[in-house]
Amino acid sequence: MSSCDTCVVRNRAICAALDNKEIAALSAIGRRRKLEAGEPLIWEGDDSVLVANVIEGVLKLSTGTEDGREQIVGVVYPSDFIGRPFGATTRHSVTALTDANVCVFSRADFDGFASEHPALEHKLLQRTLSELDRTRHWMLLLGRKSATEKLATFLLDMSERLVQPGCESESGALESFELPFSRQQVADLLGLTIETVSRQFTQLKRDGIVELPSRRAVVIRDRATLEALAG
Amino acid sequence: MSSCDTCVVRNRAICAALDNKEIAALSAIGRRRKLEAGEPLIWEGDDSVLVANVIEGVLKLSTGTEDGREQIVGVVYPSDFIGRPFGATTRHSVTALTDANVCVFSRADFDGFASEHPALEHKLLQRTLSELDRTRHWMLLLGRKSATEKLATFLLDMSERLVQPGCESESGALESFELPFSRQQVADLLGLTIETVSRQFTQLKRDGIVELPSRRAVVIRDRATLEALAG
DNA sequence: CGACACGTTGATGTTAGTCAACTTTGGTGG
DNA sequence: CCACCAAAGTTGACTAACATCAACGTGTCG
Repeated sequence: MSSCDTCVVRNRAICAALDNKEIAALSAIGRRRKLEAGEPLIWEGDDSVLVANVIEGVLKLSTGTEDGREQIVGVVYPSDFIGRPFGATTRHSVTALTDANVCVFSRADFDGFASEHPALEHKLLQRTLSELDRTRHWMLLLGRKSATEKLATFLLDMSERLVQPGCESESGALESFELPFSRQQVADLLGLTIETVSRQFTQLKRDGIVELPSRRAVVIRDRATLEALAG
Repeated sequence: MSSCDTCVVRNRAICAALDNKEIAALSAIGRRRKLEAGEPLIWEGDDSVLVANVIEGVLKLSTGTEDGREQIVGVVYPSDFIGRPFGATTRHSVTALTDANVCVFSRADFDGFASEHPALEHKLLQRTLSELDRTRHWMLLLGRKSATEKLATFLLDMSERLVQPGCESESGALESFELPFSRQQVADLLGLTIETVSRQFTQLKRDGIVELPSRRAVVIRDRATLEALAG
């Protein structure tokens, strides 16, 4: 029996392009894999040997300089696609931020399957185009925004992206959520240092714009001001 | 007669996926358009009404904040694809940097055509995946590199990307080239100010690493050092 | 020849980075 | 259960890098 039958992202991942028979064929070349928080899935510079769908959890994509500076270049959520099909090498690492559950394929197998299923490639194309738009937009933050603007933008982005499918609030954005990032990871995402991130959090708290009930919890108290600060 | 017959990027653009009959059909829905340096093709936030292939020239993709700060988020060269198929709006502007020649399609027409030609979509997918990799890698520069590292990385990148197809030097990179950017545009690409860019150029010249025969001309004198500086 | 956009250079200011001490949190084992 | 420890986060003092403001070249095109 296909594990896809019970897959919670069956209708949101690129698999949604496939009918039951096709899904069975795809299922035959994929397998589930569990990852613990912090566990790497793919290393930067590796031959591109696997691709995957995220079923559960959050993972980061990152690159770094030789002397150890790191930049997070993407964050993936359930139903997102991971890896580099149709290409020889991977240009960034993939690491689980939370415990995660992914559906992995050998890249060669996936490439072959995708080439024979245009509907799947179409979904993947749409996703990739959206991701490119999002990534390009993030470049504005990295290149041109101040530390305050960066953190404000980040929190607003999180409040939108951490919404669970099905469990939507009326507005489509959360006022209260748990970050899947440590302070260091927030810094690596925003192109700042951990100290600067910490100071910006403290500032927002002091100004009554957010509450920080625990290390990773955030409550947005004054969204309007936060939006104004986001630039 | 199809203008594709004389198209210099016929075999490098995504059109290479199509046979002569298909090309004729694509040609029927596209038209050539000339752009002058500085002329915009698409505005940020516009409804996505057109897509295009670059035939000749260099164009920038850019976004900005409301208060006028700008970030260049991509640069496209002959044979590259422009625009946002399968999506309602465009998240960044497209502007010619040099006089340019593009082959434009209405987005709706292109979407329809692409959906019926999986080989075309496949090419587009490959291109989009590569562009995403490149864009993500650039995030490391924006988020984590110093001004010196940024300019060195930029010049090395240019020396590779400005190579004319067919006219390759032995190594595959140019020692001497003409930038398609003003100092301000270099600044917008690197997330710096024009003054900082200017100072970094002067520094590289003083150190004998590059020569600057004219405003936009660059000669790399000491590639090894430049690579070391790129971080 | 002169006007103007583009680029360079210098002086100064501000932001975020660095270095270091200290506090809080959460997990572990006595 | 609580004491202790390591890891994570915060805060402060200081510094460095880049931005800002302003003046001054320089090349280009009518």
